[in-house]
Amino acid sequence: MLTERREQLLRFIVDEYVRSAQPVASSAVAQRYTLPVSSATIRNEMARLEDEGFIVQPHTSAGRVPSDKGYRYYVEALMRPQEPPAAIQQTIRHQFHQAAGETDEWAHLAAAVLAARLSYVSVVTAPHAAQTRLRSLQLVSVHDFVALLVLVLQETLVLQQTLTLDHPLSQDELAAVAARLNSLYAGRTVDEIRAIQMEHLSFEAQTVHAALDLMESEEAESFGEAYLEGLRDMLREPEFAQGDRMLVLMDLLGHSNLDKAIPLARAAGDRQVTAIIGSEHPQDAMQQCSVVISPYGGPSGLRGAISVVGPTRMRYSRAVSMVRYMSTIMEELLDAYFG
Amino acid sequence: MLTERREQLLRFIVDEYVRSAQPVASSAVAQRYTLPVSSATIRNEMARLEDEGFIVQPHTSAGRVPSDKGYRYYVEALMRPQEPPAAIQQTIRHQFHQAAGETDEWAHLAAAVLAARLSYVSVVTAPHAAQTRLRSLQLVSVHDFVALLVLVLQETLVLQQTLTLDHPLSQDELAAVAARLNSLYAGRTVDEIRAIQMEHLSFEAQTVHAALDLMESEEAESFGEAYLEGLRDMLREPEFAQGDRMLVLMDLLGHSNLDKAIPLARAAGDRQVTAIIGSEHPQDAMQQCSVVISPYGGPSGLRGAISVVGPTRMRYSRAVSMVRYMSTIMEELLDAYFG
DNA sequence: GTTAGCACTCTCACCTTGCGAGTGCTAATT
DNA sequence: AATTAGCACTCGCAAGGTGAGAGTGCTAAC
Repeated sequence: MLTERREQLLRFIVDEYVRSAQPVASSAVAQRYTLPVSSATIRNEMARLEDEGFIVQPHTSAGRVPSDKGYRYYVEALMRPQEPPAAIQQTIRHQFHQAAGETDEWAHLAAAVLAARLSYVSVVTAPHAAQTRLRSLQLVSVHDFVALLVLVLQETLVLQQTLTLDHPLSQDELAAVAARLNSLYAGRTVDEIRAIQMEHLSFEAQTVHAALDLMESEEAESFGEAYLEGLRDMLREPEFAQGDRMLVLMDLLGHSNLDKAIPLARAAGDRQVTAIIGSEHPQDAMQQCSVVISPYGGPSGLRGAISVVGPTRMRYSRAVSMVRYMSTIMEELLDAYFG
Repeated sequence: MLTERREQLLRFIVDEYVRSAQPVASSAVAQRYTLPVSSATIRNEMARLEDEGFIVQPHTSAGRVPSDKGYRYYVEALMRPQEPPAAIQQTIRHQFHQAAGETDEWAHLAAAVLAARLSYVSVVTAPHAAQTRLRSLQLVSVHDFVALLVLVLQETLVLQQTLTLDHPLSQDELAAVAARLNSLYAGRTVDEIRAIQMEHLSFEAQTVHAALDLMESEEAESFGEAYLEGLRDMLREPEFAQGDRMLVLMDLLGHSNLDKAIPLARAAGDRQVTAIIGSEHPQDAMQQCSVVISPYGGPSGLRGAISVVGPTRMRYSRAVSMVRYMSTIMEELLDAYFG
């Protein structure tokens, strides 16, 4: 809908504002602009862009700043996200290679890499299956009246809990119980385990009960553990220089509120990178921020989300390409290990 | 060394400044002071306290603020930390009771409780044994070429790692290997395992190798995982209102620098609550902050540290009593479970 | 040793002012 | 019809000025 020239102008304003964090003046454009036009012409075009809501003036004698609508247009039509440079891809792959064995570190690492590359806050949820299966169960004697229950769930998720015993049990006795329960329940879901009605000794019953509780509390989570990185770096952005700005943000990103701030669960729907820009976000406190988010998925219903939170004045191109790339990395890893 | 009255005065100044975050004026003291003396007398006494370095004036026409030396005197001689009120103790005990089974959540919970009660940053390291023993080892088949190694170390610490196999092994075969290795190595330390020279099948060797690596990397940590809570609340203190103040602090408290900010390891020496006030801290960036720290210990060489970081204008009395109380709670828990 | 009284100092909030930045408009130009 | 030079206009911002208020230190009297 925009003329070619206005598109170029908008692109320049966004790029320049993202770079400098200063309102962009017509003269600044005229100087570095490819087309040989004067600042007056730019001003006319800018006035049109402002009429249509793509840019705004903080005050009368200031340059222009992209509006959320302007960023939206930029993201949809103007930017061309490219794959990260080969050298960076290689570095990242190397980092994941080093951590190959520790599956539950992948999400953490992904968050760290994203935060380091973009200097924004990154939030990555660990892969998580909605309906999980018991792989195996183990009982370890801690001392006479305390035993440790270790549960291995689908896709290497390990949970643990100590049990207090009514009467002492030796390691051998514990092992026998574990073996029996494994033969009954290994490979089954919570519902299936519950459906199998069995006579149990009192300690067996206690163990099964604890195991079911653990599995259910795990399933109740709508997504896996979330790893948040890069807060410190992002707070360097001028947007957050004032004390209270970041307080609000930190409140929102606090673990208990994470899902309010970022639609991690919702993202599971559409299978691609999505940007939520400023006022498009339902949460008031997030209207100064943009979120770039992508789901990722692996075999057997494993799902997670990768996201970046930054100021609306975000390097969308880099953010989108990095999030997309990390999401493919995670899918590759999941496929390779559990495919 | 101070006269009775100057001590009382110093105590009042500290209490009042901690409460209001405003320099304390002589008239303010005169009004609420128990002794019937005029503000002029207070001024004279204040001048003496300032001469001796216990308080300072931010500028000529301002009240007085405690110096680090003043806080130090307050902590050593003036305050009388009391046990937390019975109601609060009960609440806390209840919270720990709820989490009784999850041993590795204790430190996390302790950090959360401390942060909530004090509104400062709390850092608690999980109990950690210098020389750890293998309790048991388990192998779980993930799919044909991937197995999960689960290690249970001394005192319910669970580690895991996936192994990539050269050739497919069934769950039964894996279990057989695990059983054999358990019979050989259960209950032994890294050194002892290494001393037992054995002929191993290639996969057995791989497993032992991975297990030793995991155990050693665990032992290499000079303290257990650190849980940090309460940053958001503390950033509300006026000391950190300016943007850059908190940036420095966040840098220091970032996971990689935690040990620079807080002498977690050193604390293991003296077995009591210690305060490090402002400039007493070796790290420049921490000279606006105070640290209250206490080690705690359990059976079989388990050690950890509980600490609180706040502004020098800290409620030392409450901080010391809470840290002390949490430390006894942790020791009780460790004793009850592993004693 | 204590206190009333007072002059003194310093900060802070408020206002004013001038400057610079950047625009919008108009009229001339291509 | 599009572009441009020119200019008046608006606005934010930093610098400087000012008065009030807070709080002290000192002195002299009690």
